[in-house]
Amino acid sequence: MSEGESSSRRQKQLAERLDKILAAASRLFAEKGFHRTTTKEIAEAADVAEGTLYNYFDNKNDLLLEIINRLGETQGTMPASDGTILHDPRQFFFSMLKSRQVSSEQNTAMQQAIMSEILVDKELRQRYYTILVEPILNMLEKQLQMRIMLGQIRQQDVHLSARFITSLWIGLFIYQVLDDPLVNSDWNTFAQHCTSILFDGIGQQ
Amino acid sequence: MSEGESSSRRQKQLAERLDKILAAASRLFAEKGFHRTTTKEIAEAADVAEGTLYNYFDNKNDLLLEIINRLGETQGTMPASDGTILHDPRQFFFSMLKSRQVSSEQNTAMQQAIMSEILVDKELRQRYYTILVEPILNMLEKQLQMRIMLGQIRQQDVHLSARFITSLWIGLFIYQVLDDPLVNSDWNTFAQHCTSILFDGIGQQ
Amino acid sequence: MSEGESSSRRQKQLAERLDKILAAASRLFAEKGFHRTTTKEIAEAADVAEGTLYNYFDNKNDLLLEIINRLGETQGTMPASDGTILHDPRQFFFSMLKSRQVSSEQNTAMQQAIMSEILVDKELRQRYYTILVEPILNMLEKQLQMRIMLGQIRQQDVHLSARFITSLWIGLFIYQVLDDPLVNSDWNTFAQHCTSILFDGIGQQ
Amino acid sequence: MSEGESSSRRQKQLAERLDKILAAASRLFAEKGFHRTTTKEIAEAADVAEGTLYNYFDNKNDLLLEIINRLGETQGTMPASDGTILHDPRQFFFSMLKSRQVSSEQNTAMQQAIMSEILVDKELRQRYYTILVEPILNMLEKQLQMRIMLGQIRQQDVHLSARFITSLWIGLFIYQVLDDPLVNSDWNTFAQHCTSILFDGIGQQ
DNA sequence: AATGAATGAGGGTTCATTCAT
DNA sequence: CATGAATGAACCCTCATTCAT
Repeated sequence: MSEGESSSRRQKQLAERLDKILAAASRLFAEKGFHRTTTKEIAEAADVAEGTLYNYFDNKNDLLLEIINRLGETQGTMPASDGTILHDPRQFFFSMLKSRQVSSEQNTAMQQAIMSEILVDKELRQRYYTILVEPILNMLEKQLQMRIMLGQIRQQDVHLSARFITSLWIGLFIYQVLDDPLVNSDWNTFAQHCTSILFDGIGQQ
Repeated sequence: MSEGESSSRRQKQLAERLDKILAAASRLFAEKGFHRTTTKEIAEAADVAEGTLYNYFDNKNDLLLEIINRLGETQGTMPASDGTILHDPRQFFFSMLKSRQVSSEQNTAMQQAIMSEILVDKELRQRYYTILVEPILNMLEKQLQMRIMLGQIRQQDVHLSARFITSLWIGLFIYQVLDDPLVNSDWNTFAQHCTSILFDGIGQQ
Repeated sequence: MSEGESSSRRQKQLAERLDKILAAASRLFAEKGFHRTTTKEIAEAADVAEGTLYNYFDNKNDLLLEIINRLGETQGTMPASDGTILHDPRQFFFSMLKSRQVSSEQNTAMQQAIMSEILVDKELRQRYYTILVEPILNMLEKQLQMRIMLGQIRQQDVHLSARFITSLWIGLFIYQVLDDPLVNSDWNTFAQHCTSILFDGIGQQ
Repeated sequence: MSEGESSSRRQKQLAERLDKILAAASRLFAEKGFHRTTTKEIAEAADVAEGTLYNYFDNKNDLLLEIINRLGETQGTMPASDGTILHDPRQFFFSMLKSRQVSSEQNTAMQQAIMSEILVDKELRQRYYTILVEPILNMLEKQLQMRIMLGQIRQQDVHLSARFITSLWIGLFIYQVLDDPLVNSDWNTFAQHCTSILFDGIGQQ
């Protein structure tokens, strides 16, 4: 029994250490990018020896992959976890937009680091698409389909619209990273404006 | 006179070589990313000696900066060079979107490489914003202002709208890089759909 | 306890390796000069990998600095460690001179390498002066002061005389390096002659 | 005839250019050392193209050799050119010492650069000894011999004494380079003191 | 499992030298 | 003879990975 106990405690310690390493790596990758971050820095930040990293990951690349996987787990369910289904469609998209603001530094950091690599690593790109993009698109398409059926929004190709909306999210994310004064000063107003265009368009009427 | 000739020929040769280096670097940066691309590879691709690179650039970083600068020059004027002013507003934005398609491989490659670095290098970010983002925003804001005065689109905050529209562009660019089947299969239809949402919104009516 | 043992053994191994690197570097620097000696050569001579050097020193320059520091430690105390105070003043200066002969190859090599760089690197020069020259001057001035008080030598400005004497040492060191036949053939006779001039001068009487 | 004229003018131009290159190189070698000085810098300082250097010298090393040769020409005759033979022996050695002060910056610079290399390049060392050291030793030995015969100084081995005296000169040169406050502040007093020791020794009486 | 010193391939960069103009 | 861009070997240094402890 004592063995079982110590074993499970051991398990927990290992898991904690793994988390610590991933957290350290995420932060550093976001701050300085994947390539400019050294394994030595990660080890120091995670308070382990450099060699220890290789007990948890085969190599530096795998570290990034695991970060992506974890991001996929949390991200995939996030939107639904907004609690009550927001019935009002404008309210729904507005709050989606709001939640996309540089909220958890950690997440933004990760996204930043990952997107940087994705643009430049084909394999990572495919993985990212499968793990992160597709789930979100699916979720969004279902939402749109539902809203159409409810008569809240007009008839349209939900696949295309989902791309439109997520493109917007991506672009706004970049604007945040670019530290655009307008976008970053008053996100509330900005989100409002975007929702307005999204629903009513920029055209007359 | 012959001297003048040979001198200008020399000038031309140098300029051509510079272009060749930049082209090679752009392509490689996009293919494999800035960090994974070695100066040796660039030199080989440009068919010069490694040391020759350093007659044209102080270091590898400056190579990237020059790529950004060049992109700024061409990009800044591109939209206006569409020839005749497209009077019909929908037509205008539709053609803007069409022109954003992965047209010249060269440009996409550059964009990809640059954006990857931007996400991870603050100094580059600021440079990019000044050289590339602001000019486009300005151009777009003027367009919008004009269209509002012409009564082609409704009254609105052109600064915010310009961010909205360019965000869309950025996001779609990422989708292209991600090789999303829907976005990449029929860009024409997709651009049409986006223009439609942009003008009329997704809402009822 | 076994841990303590292995740890201290480890410490010793590291220290030995450090010494080995410094010895190799000193020898090579003296043979070929600081700049003509490559890190690769140092590594090979010390029988370690090139990268290993950088576990012990930040860069090639620091290697030289450490050599200076070490020389400072040994050199500063050397004269006093001659054991018994040589009471006879001529005997004292004669033996100082004798000990300056290209005794330990190691030390000469170091001196040679360092002096070469000092002539050409201002920062190093200052460091050298503080670490090596000043202590020796101080020691010598005290000696002179003492001898004056004992009436062994005549009243004089010990600061100036210390410079005179050490200048002689430096110059003779250069002569040794230059491989002057007279100086190198019979150091004993030469030291005798020098001591004689130092005490009695070249003038009449 | 016109050809002859233009040819001699050409000769003069070439000689001037050669001088200019040597002057530039000397200055730079002294400032930064031989190795830290690039051929590009020399060319720029001499206001010629880099390739031009190689019309005058086979390689960078030869440049240094020529500098040594020139120094040998001027240095060998310098002491004698002090004008009238100073009859008073103390006066003679005092003025020799005075003339050794960091007088012509140019010369000191050259000496510094050369000595740095000498310590570390065997071939250069031998050349330096033959071209610069031996002539001075010869001159000095003759002087000493003469002074002995005149009864101005006591009987002694002039070869050894010449080494003693020049060693002093070398050491003092190093002290000047080291920027020793005492040596550099009041060279006159210092030279006086040295002459005094040289003639009368530090011993009693 | 944890450590961290050792490794060495490979990186960006420099620079003496060459050679077509 | 002057030029200066081109060259590429060789430099110093980095860092992901290994492995003896």
